[in-house]
Amino acid sequence: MHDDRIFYGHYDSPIGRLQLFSNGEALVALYMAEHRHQQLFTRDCRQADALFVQAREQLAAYFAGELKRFDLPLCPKGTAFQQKVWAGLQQIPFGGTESYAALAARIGQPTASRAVGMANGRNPLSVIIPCHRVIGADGALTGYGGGLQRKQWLLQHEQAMA
Amino acid sequence: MHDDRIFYGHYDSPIGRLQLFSNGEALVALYMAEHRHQQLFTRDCRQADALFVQAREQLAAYFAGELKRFDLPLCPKGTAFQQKVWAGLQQIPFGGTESYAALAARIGQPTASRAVGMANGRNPLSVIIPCHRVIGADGALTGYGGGLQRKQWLLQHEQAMA
DNA sequence: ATGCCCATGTCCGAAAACGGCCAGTGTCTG
DNA sequence: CAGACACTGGCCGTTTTCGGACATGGGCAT
Repeated sequence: MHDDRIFYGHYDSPIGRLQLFSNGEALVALYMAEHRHQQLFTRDCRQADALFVQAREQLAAYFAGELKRFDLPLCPKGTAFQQKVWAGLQQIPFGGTESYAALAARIGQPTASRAVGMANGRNPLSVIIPCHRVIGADGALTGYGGGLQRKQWLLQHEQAMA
Repeated sequence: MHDDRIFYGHYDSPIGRLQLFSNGEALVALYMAEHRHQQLFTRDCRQADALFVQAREQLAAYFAGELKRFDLPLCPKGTAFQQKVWAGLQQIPFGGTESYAALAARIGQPTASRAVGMANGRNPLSVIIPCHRVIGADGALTGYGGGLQRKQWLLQHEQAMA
């Protein structure tokens, strides 16, 4: 993988501009404005990327409520545990939610709910990997890298379109 | 730089087998048997590399006492300080020696003699970058990644052939 | 002579702190 | 007697911090 070649693009969504990063083969990150824990990329080489066209189409469909499941080549970088968590995230359906504890149990580490929260926060592919669908056991939103309002917006949007 | 593509070759010298690593454009490492602080490479793709032919020729000439200065594309990976040290090393002539303190002074950090020792130990390109030519101020050999005997052998060899 | 202290950059291991948690208590209200 | 609420303690992976250890050598006090 050539980590030095990072392509940059963006998409203006209802919740603000989304920044897209690709390594030429797959999306490696999608960040909102003022996103916490952003991984830094030297996005020297901005460039049209066929992948971005595809990503923008699907994002548009998602925000229109027409697309319920993304189908894009993804390549999020993280530890083994984080990969497990992020994989688990992608199985939560559009419009649904799950608690941190439930997700932890589902990936085989029932007592790691807190660590799941951590890994959730490091999800580099917001929206596409739906970390916003994980909430507290009591229903509280508890946190979101892009800001709680956006988390709420996304959940409400999905509920409305489900 | 594609850090995942590492080519591997070797050369059997009087002081044992030398392992060569190349990224396709330049040598990135040369390690002896049981070398300390070896950087680990996934040398999955062993492969003939034109560069290795060149390297073997020069190594043969060196061990024959005919070649006093290597001329190969090198690409050692390290911190800024280490790069400075390694660059300094390459200016010590065949057959010569220098103390850690003298080298430290020469690269503009007179009080960093100890750090120079550290950086010396991390030199990934033994023999070619002549870290073996650095000895204690009192003439003691003090240390060598490939073992003190080999350091002594190299120095003696160079003295004899100078 | 001998011994101790210190400066210097890097790495490594250990330990501690830090989170997008949660269930179990105890307390305080209507 | 519920329910709402605050506090507590344990859980777990990751990040940060910190203390040594080194391929040294000059200076200073014994």
